[in-house]
Amino acid sequence: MFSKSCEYGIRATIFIATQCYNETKVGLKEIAQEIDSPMPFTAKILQVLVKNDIIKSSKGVGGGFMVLKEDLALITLSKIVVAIDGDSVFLRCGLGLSNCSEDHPCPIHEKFKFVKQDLAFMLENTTLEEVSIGIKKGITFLKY
Amino acid sequence: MFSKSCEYGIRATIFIATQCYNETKVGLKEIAQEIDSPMPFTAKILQVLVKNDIIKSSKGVGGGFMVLKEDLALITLSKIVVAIDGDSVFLRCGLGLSNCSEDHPCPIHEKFKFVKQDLAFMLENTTLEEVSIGIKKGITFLKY
DNA sequence: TAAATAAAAGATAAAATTGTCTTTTATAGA
DNA sequence: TCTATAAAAGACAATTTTATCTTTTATTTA
Repeated sequence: MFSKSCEYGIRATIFIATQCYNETKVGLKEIAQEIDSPMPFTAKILQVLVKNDIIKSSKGVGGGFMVLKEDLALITLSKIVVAIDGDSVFLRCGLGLSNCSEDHPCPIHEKFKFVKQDLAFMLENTTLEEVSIGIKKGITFLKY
Repeated sequence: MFSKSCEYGIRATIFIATQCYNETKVGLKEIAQEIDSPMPFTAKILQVLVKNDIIKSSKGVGGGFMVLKEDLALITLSKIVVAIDGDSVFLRCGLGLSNCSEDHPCPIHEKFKFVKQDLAFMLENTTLEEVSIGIKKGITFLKY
């Protein structure tokens, strides 16, 4: 459904979100450990998230990544997915037709539309705040 | 959502299905033209579909591919997807956790479950017979 | 100001997916 | 039986995705 980059990106962002009690920053090493992802690859993905203003970063001693507390309720999974994979999951034709549309539909256009809408709705209505609660409580997990 | 192979596979199978008025067979060349796919690559995918008993093939003069008329109402899109991409679309964890489950859920497990169920239900309940009607009527399309 | 730290950036590499080409096998028809 | 046809099979190539490694830049602190 999502690319591996996107899966790592979501997991990383959720982990970072769970860590922002105050203005603490989390290092790449810890992030990669906590979500069980390859460190250098994760670094690349985090760069994209920083550029898209989803997470903040700072270099040097005590540096690392963070999510602004005020953003926790504003950042949805949808934003992360779009930043990394683009909006193709929501828009792409199920059968890969480049110009599939209401006027020129593929055979599953009507039915697939609802699946994509479900997915889009779910991602647009799931915030970082919400998902990080489960992690903090130990009810949900980011690895294994 | 699906691999390119799978997209081609579904489109090819639907086209073949629209052609089985009698016991006529369709050649690779025509199939690739009608669904606008690379011919040799399409050949590979058709081989998989033949092995999975979704379509039939015969070599030599007048040979080609076909769907048994009696199978039209039996073959669902789900079968094609599973044959080519496996069942990962239905089962895979949305965040890529290898052992995500009800007991050990990822943060989006509960919500994503329903999206996957929607998709699975849609594919399991859409038959070749059904989708080929739209093509024959010129209401739906397999290319451009 | 110098040293240590950590992310950013860029180059490189491995793996998977997508796509092509050639040879082989099976079948129909002359 | 021989030839033409068309799919099957296998080898090969290009592209994309995933992953790694090295160098640079920014920041903190001693």
